[in-house]
Formats: sequence, structure tokens, C-alpha cells
Amino acid sequence: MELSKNYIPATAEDKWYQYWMDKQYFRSVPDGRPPFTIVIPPPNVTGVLHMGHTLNETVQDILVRHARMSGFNACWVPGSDHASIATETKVVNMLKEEKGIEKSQLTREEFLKYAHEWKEKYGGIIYHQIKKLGCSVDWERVNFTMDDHYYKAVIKVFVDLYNKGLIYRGARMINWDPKAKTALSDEEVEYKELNGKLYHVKYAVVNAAGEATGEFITIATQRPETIMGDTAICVNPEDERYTHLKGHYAVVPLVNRKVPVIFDEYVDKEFGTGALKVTPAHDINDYNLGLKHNLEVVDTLNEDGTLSAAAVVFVGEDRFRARKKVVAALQEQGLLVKEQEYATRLGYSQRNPDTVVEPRISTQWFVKMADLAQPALEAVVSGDVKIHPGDRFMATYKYWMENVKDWCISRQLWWGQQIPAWYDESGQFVVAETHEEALRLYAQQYGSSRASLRQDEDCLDTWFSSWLWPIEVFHGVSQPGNADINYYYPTSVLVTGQDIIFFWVARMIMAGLEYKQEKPFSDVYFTGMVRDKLGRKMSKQLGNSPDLLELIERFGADAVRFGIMISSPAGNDLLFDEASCEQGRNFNNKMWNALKLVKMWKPVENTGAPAPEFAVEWFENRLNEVHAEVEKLFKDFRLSEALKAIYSLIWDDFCSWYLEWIKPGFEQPIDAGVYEKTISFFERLVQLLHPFMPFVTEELYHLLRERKAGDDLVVRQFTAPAATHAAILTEGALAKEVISSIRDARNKNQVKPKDTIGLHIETRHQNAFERIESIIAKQVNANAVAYTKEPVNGAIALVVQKDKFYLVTDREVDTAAQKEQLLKDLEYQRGFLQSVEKKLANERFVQNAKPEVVEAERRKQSDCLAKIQALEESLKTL
RNA sequence: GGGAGUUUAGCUCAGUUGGUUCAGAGCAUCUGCCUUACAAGCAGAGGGUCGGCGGUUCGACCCCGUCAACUCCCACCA
Repeated sequence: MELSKNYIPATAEDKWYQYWMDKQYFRSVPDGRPPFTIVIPPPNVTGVLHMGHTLNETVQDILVRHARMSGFNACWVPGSDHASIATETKVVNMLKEEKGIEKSQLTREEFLKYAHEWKEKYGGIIYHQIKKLGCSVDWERVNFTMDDHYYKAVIKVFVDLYNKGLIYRGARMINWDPKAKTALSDEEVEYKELNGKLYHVKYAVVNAAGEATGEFITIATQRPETIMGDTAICVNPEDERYTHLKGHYAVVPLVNRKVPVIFDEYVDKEFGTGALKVTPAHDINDYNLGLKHNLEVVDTLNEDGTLSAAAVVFVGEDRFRARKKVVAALQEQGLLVKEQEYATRLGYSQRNPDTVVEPRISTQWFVKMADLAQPALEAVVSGDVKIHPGDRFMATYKYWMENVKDWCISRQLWWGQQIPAWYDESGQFVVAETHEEALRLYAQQYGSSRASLRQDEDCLDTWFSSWLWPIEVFHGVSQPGNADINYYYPTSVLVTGQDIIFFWVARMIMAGLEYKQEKPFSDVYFTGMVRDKLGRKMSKQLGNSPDLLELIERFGADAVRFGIMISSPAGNDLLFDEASCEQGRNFNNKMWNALKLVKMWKPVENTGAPAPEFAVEWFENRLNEVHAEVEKLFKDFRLSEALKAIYSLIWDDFCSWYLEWIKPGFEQPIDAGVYEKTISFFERLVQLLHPFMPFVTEELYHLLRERKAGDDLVVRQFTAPAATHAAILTEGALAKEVISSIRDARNKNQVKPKDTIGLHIETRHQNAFERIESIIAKQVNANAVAYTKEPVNGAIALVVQKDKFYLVTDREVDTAAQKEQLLKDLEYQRGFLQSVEKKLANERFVQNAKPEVVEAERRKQSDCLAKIQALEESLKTL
């Protein structure tokens, strides 16, 4: 068969993915083997894979393929997340831009219909990309967080937690996105540094009887538009400027409300004027102060960020326009003391990046976290769930779990699981999985029956469904105790970004322990953030986020996988550079050419020339050595190092040394035994590499030999690497160095090809040298390599394994250059000797250092002395 | 403001209980080669006071202290 000049990824990749699918190699059903399970961190259903996903999916595929080839029943569950806020925002924008429809014009049902259509249309992109990347997921196990069974499971868990008293309804200060008109979790708020203004406003002071004292108290605020919601003025009790105001009141400008002056250490005397206006409805700290001092709450904002009737003035104005008007009005009334430039931080909605988040009092559903967090903390601290790399995240995890706050799980959205709370007309409610059940419960609980109840309009936080992911992808909540959940749970490894350790990882541990009484995964592998080569975050705005499919088109999926893995230590940020994909592509091509070389050879039983047995022996040992090393690196999740080890084994040891050693002369036959060994080495090499670069390796595997049905690399099982012989590995290294040195001498025109070369070999290397002699002769293209134990006049000095060898040739040698080289060596050895002797002369070293260290030092000393002597003798001969 | 982490060659990273004159690899760069598998390749070369300072030690890239720079998380003083 004619092999193309270079490896062409595109055809091979599509061919093999289809082939693997047809053979059901990624399909997993419970059997007698131990399971190895990974659940994919579900990407947003309507999103596209960015480089961060690419890294995560690649790592998972490497682990899964490696497990599949190591005797495990490997099961990788794919799926996607409905991502309520992100998706709903996209759908809302699409409706507005493409159809001119506002969400408010639609009923819930109509909107959800559009959303489902959107999901059907774009939901497949992700899966297409996962396939192109070569991910060996079980496509018969695709899960979506809004599948029927999944939806029911989420509702079931909600009802269960409610019945356990772990879910409650409460009025709380939440982050409000006035554009999306929804509550946001703290994590969904992004803070930006801005130049704001600090307005100093004076409030008239009145005494307990309500009479003006003629005094004013000046406060500093960034948000003058909220003063209509003020319900107190707060000062520090230690602040002597204000202590006389105890029992007094202040009059809120514009609305003339009388509010108390309260005292609390919270106030910083040094900041602003030392007096703070308290607006419990619109600031988290003020809210807490309000709780502490029992203050009235006056909510002056509507859902959309305009001023509400409670504001009395500027009703209906947007909060930022209102600010200007309030400032103008204050100025007019002479109450604005001054404006001051002030650097501040404002919270923006992660979903609507231009929208400033508004702290708002609102009725929401909460999960009580303290009791759930405790066991989840212990699971990680005790090492039941192991985090990689190391325990780098332990401190943060611990801190977070010990200070966990209750989790606001309601969202004012339609795309998601609707909260299963059912209300009557007066607001009394029951929590039940279905309407029928709710009616029954309602009658039982309130003693009167209703024909229907109204379901809560809100839906649940996306994470309230994702925290069940490792369980419900196996239907473990909706059908507890089924065969799949019993077999696959707990899963083996979770691979995810460290940025969602608390959103998701911690909560999955909580849910697992609560609903399966067992951790959801044994190991967590954190990948870092993917940045561009300048260290910047990848973002659409910067345009530095490469399109995955385009990268695959240019380099091939294997090369992209190589590029993203080669310098990607666990947990550290990855600075992605296309150059490393190029390196991966070159690597493909290197292997392709090695294949071409091997396929060119004609094996015969008896070539008449001695077979390079040593080369075969050496490489087999080297292969076993690296294989064992790779297995160990896998255990420690040091995947990029494993890839580097394999890369170097294939490129340097196999291609550059081994193949050159056994390569027959032009159009000469090769010994059949050596050929067979070589093919089997090649097979083992592509097998080792397969988890990292699945396509090219499968292609090579099938080109190396005819395969019987079912003999495919993707399912070929690793055998444990055999023990290695240190002596052979050392001899191999010796051969390499001797060859390099002779080539070096030849490059300097000191030796010519076809010369007979004599080497002065130390006795202790003699046996080894006899074994590798023929390889050396062949590699340096010499008639013969003789060796001698006696120094010879005019010899060329070689350094091999820190020992001196002398190369003898009948050529004229450049004695000046030789002399220079020898003097250099001598200088080095003398310096070395000096440092060794200095150490040995140091009494404290001899006394304190470990005996073996001192002994080693003594040996160095004598070795070094011998070398110096030899060098001096050689110098004399020149 | 609190906490965690990082800092080794131009870039990305190794460096495993402190012990060779130990400072490494890959990529990139430069030089020379279209040598019968591979120019997506081969052969060479240059390049670093291991972030700064101090300490412990016979001995420090490694341990301790401190300072600096960068990154992330948490909190969020009107």
C-alpha cells in the first residue's frame, strides 16, 4: 500500500470515530469488571466548547481511555446543562432581535416553547464538538438537566428537603438583576472598579419631641436616590461629635420622614463624616444594621430598577436618572454640602454585563446549608474525597464550608424546574411534587379543599439541578437502587475547573452524602484556567479564544489534544499557544514516517549479517521502564508529564536511536525476528500514547499489521510492564554516548567515515563495550571499532559517561585543538578535585554528613585523581 | 481588608526526604545541511547570580523569616 507523504488527520479521524461507535466500544453496561466512571461536567446546552472545556474533556478522555485499556469497565456519561439564566437570557435576546418579541408579551408556555425550540436547534453543537475531539463518551447515556426523569428528581429532592425542614421561604437581601428581573447568587455578580461620587448631604436634627434643634448632621452617600428609603442615621457610639444626639432624630430630606439616630460600632469614625444613612431595603450592610436595630424597611425601588410609590418623589424614574434629580433637588434646598470623587466598586450582573446589580429585599426560597456542609467538609478533610493537585484548595474549601451561608435557590425565571409550591388566594401554600398531591395535602393541612392551587412562578437555581448530576445521570434519585446507580456510583474522578469548586463540587458532595450516603467521586482533578499566550483570559471581546473546530481542521484533533496537554500541569493556568498544536502535528508526522520506514523493510529468516540483538534488548527495557513510569504518573494525575515521557520515548529513543540501530542498509533485508520485535514495540508505543492521541494511534495500529475483527487499539488491554535490567539500560546509554562522541569528532573533521577506529576503554566498561561494539561500528559508519586498554599517541579524547575514552585513528589529528580540549578538561577536573577536597578537609562535614555521602565524596576524590593523571599523561604525548 | 497560590533560559514547565562542578527538558532563536522514513526533518550552538534580602546548616533551587511582583478565592465602609 502506498502511504502518503504526511499524515492526514481529517479522514482518519472521522473514519475511526465512526468505527468505534459502530463497534459500541464506548458503550458501557454493568458487568463483572470493576467500573471506572466519569460524569462530564455538563456544559451549557446552547453553548460552544471553549478552550477550557477542551482541556477538561481531553483530560477526561485520557483518563477514561486509559482505564478502558486497563481492565476497567469505563463509562463516561455525557450531557448538558439547561443553564437557566444563561439560556433564558439568550432566548430573550434572540426573541427581541429576531422576532421583535418581548418576554413580557408571552405566556410562560409560549416562552418555554421558544426555549425548547432553541435548545433543539443549538443543543447539538456541543455534542458535535465533543465527537470531533474524539471523546469516548457513551452516547446512549446522554443526560440533560431538564429531561423528564431529571426534572422529576429535582422536584423530588426539593420536596424532600422541604419536608426535612432544610428548605424554607424567607425575606432576604438578595442581588437583583433589574434587567433580567431575577435574583442572582453572590457568585453571579461581578465587581468592577469605577470612579464614583460621594455626596455629603445634611439632615436636620430634631429632638425626641420632634422639635428642630437647629443642628444638622451630615452623612456621606454614593446613592442619594435611596435616601427616601432611609430609616435611621447611624454613628459610632465612641464618636464624640455625635454622642449628644442620643435619643434624637433626623429628618430625611425630600420626604421629611423622622428617623432615629442610632449608635453602632459598625460605623467607621474616620470615613466620610462619620455618620451613615441607613437604608435597609437597598444595602446589605444597612439591611444587617436594620435587623440588629429593628428598623423599618422602606423599599423604594420596583423590580425593573425604577423608583416605586414608596419613594414618594420621582416615582417611575430609573434609579440612575433619579439620582441626578435627587442631587439637583438637594442642591436646590441647600442640603448638598459637597460632592467628592470617589473610587468605588459596583456589582454587575454576570449575565447582563451592563446592568448594575441592585441589593433588594425579596421573598426567596433557601436551603439551610450548615447541616449539609458539615459531612461534606469531613469527606474532604478526611481524604475520602481526594483533591488534585495536592491539598492546595483545602484551606479555601475548609473556610468556605465552615462559613457557608444559606443558599438562595429561587430564580425569577421560566427556563428551569418550576418550584413545586402551591398557593391559595391568600398565600397559604403547600409543597408537593404534583398538583394532585398538593390539593390533597392542602385539604389535609388547612381543613378545606380547593379545586385548584396556583403554582409558584419561580424556578430553581441551575445548580440545584446540577448538584444531583453524579446520581441522577444514573437515575439514582428518580429510581433509587437501580442496577446502574448501584454499579457506577460513586464515580471515579471528577474533572473540572477550580472556579466552580463551591458552586458545584462542594454541593455535589453534599447531595451525594445526603441522598446516597456516599461521596459522589473519589478524586477531583482541578484544571486551571486557559489563558492566551500573553496570559490574558480568553474572552469574546479580546477575540483571543480560538474556535475549536477550526483548530481541529488545521492541526487535527490529536494535535490539538497534544497541544493543550503538553504544558498543562494540574491546577495551574494553561497559557495556550497554537505553536504547541503544531508540535503535536509534527509528532503525528514523525510517527507516520517511522511507520513508512518500517513498512519498507523486507523481513527474512536469515540475513547473513548479525542481528542487532542488543538494540532489541535495550529498547525493550527502555519501553518497560517508561511504561512503568507512565503508570505511576497516571496514578498521581500528572498527565502532561506522562505525555512528555511518551513523546520522548517515541521520538528520541525509538526513532532516533532504536530504528537507526536496527535499520538495514539500503534495500537490504531485515532479520525476521528483529522485525517482529520492532512491530510489537511500535504497537506498544501507540498503545501507550493512545489515551492522549487516539486517532493517529488507532490508524497506525491498523497499518502496522492486518488485524482480526475486534483487535482494535481502543480496547487493547495493557499488560503490566516487565521488570527492567539496569545493566542493559546503562549499556544503551553508553552506546549512545560513544556514538555521539565519535560523530562529534567526525564533525570536527578528526575522523573520517570508514576509518578503523580504536578506542581506549577502561576495564570496567570492557564487557559492555563488547556487546555494543557492532552497533557503534554501524552507527558511525566505520570499518571496525577496535578498542585498547593502553593510551595511544595522538589519540582523540572523548568524554563518555564522565569517563575518558581515547579515540585512535590513523588520520592526522589537530594536536593544537586536542591540547586545548585536554587542558580544558584538566582544568575542570582540578577544580572539581579542589571542591571535593575542600569538603573532605572540613571536619564538620566529615562529622555531620551522612557516612554514605562522605564515602561517595572519597570515591570521587580518587576517581578524579586518576583522571587527572591520565589527562596529564595524554598531554605529554602531544 | 482576610486567605491561598505562583515566581527556575525568550516562552511553557521539571527539579521527588537539603549532598557530585547540578542548574535540566520541550518549544522558540541562531548556524550548517533537500544525507534514500521524516525540511512537519537532521546535526550543532548560544541562552539562567533558580524574584530581592536575611537566617538555619559542614552544605540551600529545596528549610525558616522578610520584602516585591503576579494570580485566584472570600469579604465588600456609606
